[in-house]
This record gives sequence, C-alpha cells and structure tokens, in this order.
Amino acid sequence: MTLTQLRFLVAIADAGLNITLAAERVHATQPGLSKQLKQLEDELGFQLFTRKGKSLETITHAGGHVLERARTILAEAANIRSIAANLRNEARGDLRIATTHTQARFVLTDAIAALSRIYPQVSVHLQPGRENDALALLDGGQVDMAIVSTSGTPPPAGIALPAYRWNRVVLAPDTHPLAKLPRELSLDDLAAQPLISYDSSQKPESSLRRAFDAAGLLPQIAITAGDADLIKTYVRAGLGIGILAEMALLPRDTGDLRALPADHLFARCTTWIVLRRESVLREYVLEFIERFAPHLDRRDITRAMAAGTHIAEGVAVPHWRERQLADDGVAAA
Amino acid sequence: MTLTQLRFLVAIADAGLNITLAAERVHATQPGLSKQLKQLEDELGFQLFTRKGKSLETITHAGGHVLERARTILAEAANIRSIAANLRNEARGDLRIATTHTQARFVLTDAIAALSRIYPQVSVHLQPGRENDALALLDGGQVDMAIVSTSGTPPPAGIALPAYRWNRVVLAPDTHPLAKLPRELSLDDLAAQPLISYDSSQKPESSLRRAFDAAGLLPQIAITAGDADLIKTYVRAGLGIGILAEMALLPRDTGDLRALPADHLFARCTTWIVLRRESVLREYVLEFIERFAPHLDRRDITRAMAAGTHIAEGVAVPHWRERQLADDGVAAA
DNA sequence: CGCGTTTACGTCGTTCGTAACGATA
DNA sequence: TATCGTTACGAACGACGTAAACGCG
Repeated sequence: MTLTQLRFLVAIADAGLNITLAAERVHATQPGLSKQLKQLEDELGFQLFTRKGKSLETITHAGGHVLERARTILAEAANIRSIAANLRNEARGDLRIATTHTQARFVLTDAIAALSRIYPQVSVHLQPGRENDALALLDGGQVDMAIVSTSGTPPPAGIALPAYRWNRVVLAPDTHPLAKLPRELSLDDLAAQPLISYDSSQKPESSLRRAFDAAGLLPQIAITAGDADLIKTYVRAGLGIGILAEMALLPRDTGDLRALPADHLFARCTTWIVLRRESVLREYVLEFIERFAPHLDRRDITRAMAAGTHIAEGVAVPHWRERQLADDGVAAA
Repeated sequence: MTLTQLRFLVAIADAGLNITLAAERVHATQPGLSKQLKQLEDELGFQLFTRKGKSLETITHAGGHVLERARTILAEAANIRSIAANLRNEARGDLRIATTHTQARFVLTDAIAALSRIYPQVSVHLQPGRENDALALLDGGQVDMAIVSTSGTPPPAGIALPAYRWNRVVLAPDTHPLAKLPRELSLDDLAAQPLISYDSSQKPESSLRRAFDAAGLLPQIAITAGDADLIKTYVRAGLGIGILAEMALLPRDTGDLRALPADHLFARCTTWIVLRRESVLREYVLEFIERFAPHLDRRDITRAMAAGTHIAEGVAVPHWRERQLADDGVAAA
C-alpha cells in the first residue's frame, strides 16, 4: 500500500470511475493508474471496484470503506504538508471554497480581493453549488472550507463559525403596486403574487416555506433559480416578485427595482464558515477568515478547531448591514 | 512523503529516539531509517527532531504535530488492511490489549483461552500498566483495546463499552481479629489497621480514598503494590489488611485468608472495554469482546463504533459474580 | 573504546512513460 | 470506429543493505 496508490484510488473515485480522466487530473498516465489500482487490489486481496467488461462499474461495498479511509489518510498527509508550509512561511498555495452563488458573487469578493493582495501567490478556487453539495465536498476533502447559510442551527458537520446574519428582501419592479404599498408588507400580500426565488426555497425545510406554512398560506412560487442575477432578470421582466438575500442587492438595482425589507416576515439567516475538524489551516486561510468575518479572532478559530466544537455561542455576530458599515470604516481608515 | 517514512518516524519516536532500536523493531537497517528520516525532513523543510551532536535529542514542536498526523495515517492504513483481512476471513493477526495486572491475571484468561481455541493463529499481546498508560497506548495506536476500571463515569477517551461491575473485598489472615468480627465490617475498623492495597489507591481520586475521606477518616496505607499477588503475600505475612478487587480472589486463597465483603464500604467499580473511535475491528476482536462480555451484542458494538459514543446507558451490565455464574452455565452447556 | 549516527557505494526492485493490443458501445 | 482499459517493454529512479568513517560519552 502506497500513498500514491491511495491518491490514485480517490482520484479514480472522484473522476466518476473514469481512469483516463483521473490520470490527467493527477498528472500521470492512464496505464500507471490502472497498474497501481491492480496492485492495490492484489495486495488487499479483493476488488475495490466491480468491472463491467474492462470498465469500472461501481465501487465495492468494502471499496467504499477503503475509499473513506484513503480520504482521511490523504487529508492528514496534506495536513502534514500544511504544517511544513506554515513553518517555512510559504506564500504559495490553494484556497478551495465550496459555497453558493450568492456568497461567491456578492459577499466574498472583498475578502478574496484582500487575500490575493496580501498573498498574490495563493490561487483561490470557488466551487459553487447547493448547501449540501458544499458540505459534501468539504467532508470529502475536496475543498478547504464551505460557506453556507442556515436559518437557526449551524450545519451538522464540521466546525461551523458564524460569519454574519442576514435577512431576506422582497424585490418588485418600481412600477408594481407592491412597490408603493402605503403600509408594511405582509405574507398575505406575497401569497397573492407569483414569486421568484432560489431553488432551495422549494425544500419544505426552507425558512421561506416555513414562514408561509406557519401563516397557513400556500405561496405560488412561479420561478426558481439558483442565481440572484436570474431572479432579478425575471423580476425586471415582470414575471413575478422576487424574494432573495439582502446581500444580493446592488446599488444599481435601485434604478428600476424596489427592495422592500422582509425582516418581519422571514426568519433571520446565518452564514457559516465550515471547516473540517481535523484540518490544519494554512496561514492565509486564517487571514482570509479574519478578513471575511472580522469579529472572529485568530485565537477563537484555533481554539474552536482544537476543541472540535463550533463557537456559535459567545460570539457577537454582526448583521450584514453592520458588517458593511464596518468594512467601510476599515476602508476609510 | 511515503508511508514508509511515516512508519519509520513513529518507530523512532516509539523507540525513544533511538534509531537503531527503531530499526530492529521495523525489521530494517539503521542507515535506512536515518536516510528516510533525513529525506522526510528535507521534503518538509524543517527538522522533526533536535539533534545533539549526531543523536536525536527531542522532538520538535512541529515534529510532534507531524507525529500525531503520522499516527492517524498509519492507523487508517492498518484499518484498510483490517477491512481486507476481514473480507478474506484471514485467521491470522494480533490482538494487543493494554490493561491492568488484575484484569490480565484474573479476568481475561477465559476469554483469551477461548479466543486462541477458535483463532489459534491470532497472537495475543497483553500490555500491563496503569489505567492512564493503557489509555495512552490506545490513543497512540500501540494497542487495539484498553481494558480499564473506573468507579462511576466511563473513561474520557475512545468508545467505552461496560464489561462488568465489581466490588472490593477486604482480605485478612484467618487468625486476625477482623476475620472473626461478629458484626459487619466498618470503615472505622479498617482505619485502625495498616492497609495494603493497589498503587492506584494512593491517588486522591481513587474510590478507596474517597470513601475514607467522606467518613472523615485517614487510613494508614502501609504498603502499596501493583499486583494482587503481592498484596496477598504481604497479608499472609501479617503486615496488614488487604483491600483488593473481588476478581483477584482465588479458591485456594480461602485456606489461610478470610475475604470479607466490602460492598457497603466502597463504591462499586465498572470495568470498561475501550476502543479507538476510528478503528476497524477484526472479526476475532468482536469475537473476543463477545466472549469477555457476553451481554454485549456484536451489533451493539458496531453501532456504538459507528455512532462514536459509548453505550453505558441502556445496557444491563452484569456483576462479577453473576458473570461468573453465567460463564459456568456456558461451560456446563 | 563502545555506541550510535552519518556517509559512500553497489545492487536490486519498482515505478513510470511509450507503444501496442483488446474490448466495448 | 472511437473510447477506454490492459499488457508489454525499456529506461530511470529510488530503496535497501553492506561496509566504512565520524562523534561522543
């Protein structure tokens, strides 16, 4: 058994059992991987994959267990390398973040810009996807951190650090009757309109859905999109009323759209930075977290990692707007 | 970085930084280890050990972290091999148990005998020591399980499965006044005598010490020994009254010694089987546990391992004497 | 002078890439 | 026929063991 063999194994698994694809990803030749896989199977004495003809078909049950162990072995090997890189103040490296489109597009930009100013040699890889995908990538060791949002409790896996809180806003065309409503918006107002929101609002456990359920209302979600830009586009086209995260608002949106606060209608959400419990963080990762969530102290983070528990309690988590103000303050200073 | 390099690293650490000794233990030559260590240090870019002249002096701070990671890597590699060995019904293997002398000498014998009858090719290694040593060995991956006793809560680390409960007994020479006491033994009776007990009874948190403390008494512990046989020897020599675990009583001891129950004087103790949370158990390990603690079901064990929690609650844990009866019943059947 | 580590060197095994072959859709 | 995996072969690298040199107590 070799680290190389295990690396090839997970590469094959991550490439969807396509050995050729896996080979390019690890910068090796395809026969090399084939052979190493065969040797590993010979040594262990059982098939890691079921074959259909010559192609790999599925992972064996036992193979899945081996794969899991191989992943943690490789993660720990990477940790050792991180220890070394931190010690020598190595400035190069990768920062792989799995997150949603909203975070990547509207929230992370400043912190990433700051990071690549301080560490120009660090390349940032953003892996957009659903919340669950992000957590799965984190657990599989494919990314260094996941940045996800929940309403209420932190995500179940890993070390979750609260980054900030935010509310939803309702977005209507300037010309729409709702945009000039003389009173506060109500859930009934919204239930009467075709709505446009994120894909995730389809799920029954979404805080959007729960708010309507609690009021005994059945909203008509006309269009869902994974992407705030798409939502805005459809709102502009007059196809419905948008409900989205307040971070997704841009100054120029106020030209033809009207954003109505919805704090009183939907549960407040929290965005979390989720880290692998066992991972050794590179210096620039800590730097990034501090830039992104300035209320988190370096020591808080390392302490939470050591204790293996998230630090939801006992940390004052700023709201999105306060956070924006704080950022401005920093920029002005 | 190679698995071999990491194996050599932990071998060197476990050999007390003596490369020559480490080399014999891993069945390799000393220059080989030296060279691999050097290569690893070169690759990581820092010293894993501080040198004094040519000899290794201490482990670097960062080296300690690397060592820790290396240990889990090797443990996971061993897990992969265990998966393979289980799958091919491999009958050979090692069972390394860290435990106290009392367990090894008086309690484990039957289960080990049964195991080596069923799996003659499995070699059992008993590692005697204190409770804390046993848990440290378990945590370092040097042993497969620890078998330790506590009064009350399970040991903090690993998966703890309750094996059985037991009480202390007081041991006096047949001729001693205490042996013919017409009434029940009291703590005052004991406090008036020179006592002979285990080394661990010196510790303030021992249940022995706590019982006397609670009664406001200061016992005179005249002799301590790590070993029940020694305690008996000194009791026979008339040097004091013995206090030891009821398991340590043998039928032939009743010839010249008198055992007095002490259930009402000292807190009941529990003996735990402690496993590493992440370890894959070989078939024969499950077999051993079932033999040793028949009230534990194979499924209970795997479930507890998967859940990562001990199963202290919800399991009826037999008392030592009931357990003995049950064993007899099995033997008779 | 013994113990332990490092350095030097030769041999062996292994890995890796190129190329040809085979199977499958 | 195109795609993907296996087998074959040769070159280069790396690991390992033996032998000798070096430092230290």
